Amino acid sequence: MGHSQAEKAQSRERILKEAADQIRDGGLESVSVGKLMKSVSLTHGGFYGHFASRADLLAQALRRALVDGVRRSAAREKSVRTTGFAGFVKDYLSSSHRDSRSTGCAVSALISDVGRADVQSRAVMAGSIEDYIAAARLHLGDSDDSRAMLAVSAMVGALALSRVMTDPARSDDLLRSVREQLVAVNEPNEQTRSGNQDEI
Amino acid sequence: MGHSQAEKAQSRERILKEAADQIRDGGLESVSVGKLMKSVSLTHGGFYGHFASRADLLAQALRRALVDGVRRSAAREKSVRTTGFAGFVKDYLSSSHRDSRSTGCAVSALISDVGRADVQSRAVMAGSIEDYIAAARLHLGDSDDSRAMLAVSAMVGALALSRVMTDPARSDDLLRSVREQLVAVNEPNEQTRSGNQDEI
DNA sequence: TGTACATCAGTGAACGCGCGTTCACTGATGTAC
DNA sequence: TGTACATCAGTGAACGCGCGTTCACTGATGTAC
Repeated sequence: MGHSQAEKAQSRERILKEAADQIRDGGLESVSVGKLMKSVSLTHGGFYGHFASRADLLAQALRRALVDGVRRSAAREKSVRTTGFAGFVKDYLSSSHRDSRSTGCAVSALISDVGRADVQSRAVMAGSIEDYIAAARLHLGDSDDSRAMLAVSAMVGALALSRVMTDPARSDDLLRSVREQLVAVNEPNEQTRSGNQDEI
Repeated sequence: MGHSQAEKAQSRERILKEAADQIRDGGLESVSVGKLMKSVSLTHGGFYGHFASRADLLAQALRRALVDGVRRSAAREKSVRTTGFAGFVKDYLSSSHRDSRSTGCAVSALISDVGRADVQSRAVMAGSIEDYIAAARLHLGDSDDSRAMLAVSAMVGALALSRVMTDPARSDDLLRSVREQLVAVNEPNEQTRSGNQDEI
């Protein structure tokens, strides 16, 4: 319960981060001001010193949730052995990504919620979608978005579907199938690639 | 305000149908008992003569929403010129389907909501997902699910993504790109098909 | 450096509101005679 | 076929509850002298 200005900024940051995680885990509507503040060890009244309203918080937390997801994706990609398009796809369509919704990609975690949200929210997520499409296109080395759009659609769809499936083996099957096919279509022949697999 | 037994069955049906539509349009949490009953011209008290609780209604309405979606898909497919896999994909990834969420496929309308729901709800939707995969596999004439899984993932993903995009032209682009590529992959050469395009 | 005071981050009681659910009631339906 | 009665679909007031939001307050922080 600090009272300094620096501590206020930290409080705000903790609230926003926690809200972003909760949103990815339980959807936009799952966040309640009281519970959120309790989960960062503050009381509900203080909330309004940081945000104008619950709606204001939600808008900012959605932005944060999306940015975190893209950042995580970029970070994971760098630390993973297989880089390039294959690494991008394998990281996204992994069982560990499926099982960690609160820290994973917010697009697949919130896609249908945001699909029926106001224009502002949709525009924010649309920006992230374009980021993913652009990333896929770069990895593919394409001059247009067609293949990147298919890849991103399949990735987001497969991850979201894999979270619905109640049979873990079947869920794994889906992830593996989509992963292998996306990678195969892009790299039909290893001989065509010039030496270093890690280079684009 | 009928009081006969036949009318009770009709009331129940109207409540369930309306709930299924509302769910597809606004998500599971958007349904409130009071508003729902008002929208079928009844009062809230009567609700509990039809359903044990809001949760009970939601479970049944989710089932209904999914079944309606699959039925609609089958019906549309029959009335559409292009049949087979191409018709299946073109109908699903159409701008009219994107713009009619309350009557469209419940999988893409509710995918992320159900992904975080209880096991029962997830199992119900998982059944519909398997129906779609089986339908795609049949259309493709494949002996395993791999290509069908990619197709269904891309279809569900693209439709959901297209509903987030705020730029209508870009949203159309996405639908068209994914549609064309899915169809192209399955029918790389029209000559290989034996005469009647409508036959599988 | 030390003191006096203004600022302001965080507290917690209180509010109005909409929600799901209950229940005593009404009056049309359906049935027993 | 007609009457008397039980059933039960639907009504609407009332409930407890959790919610978002407000506000008077507390006490540590930061600043003016």
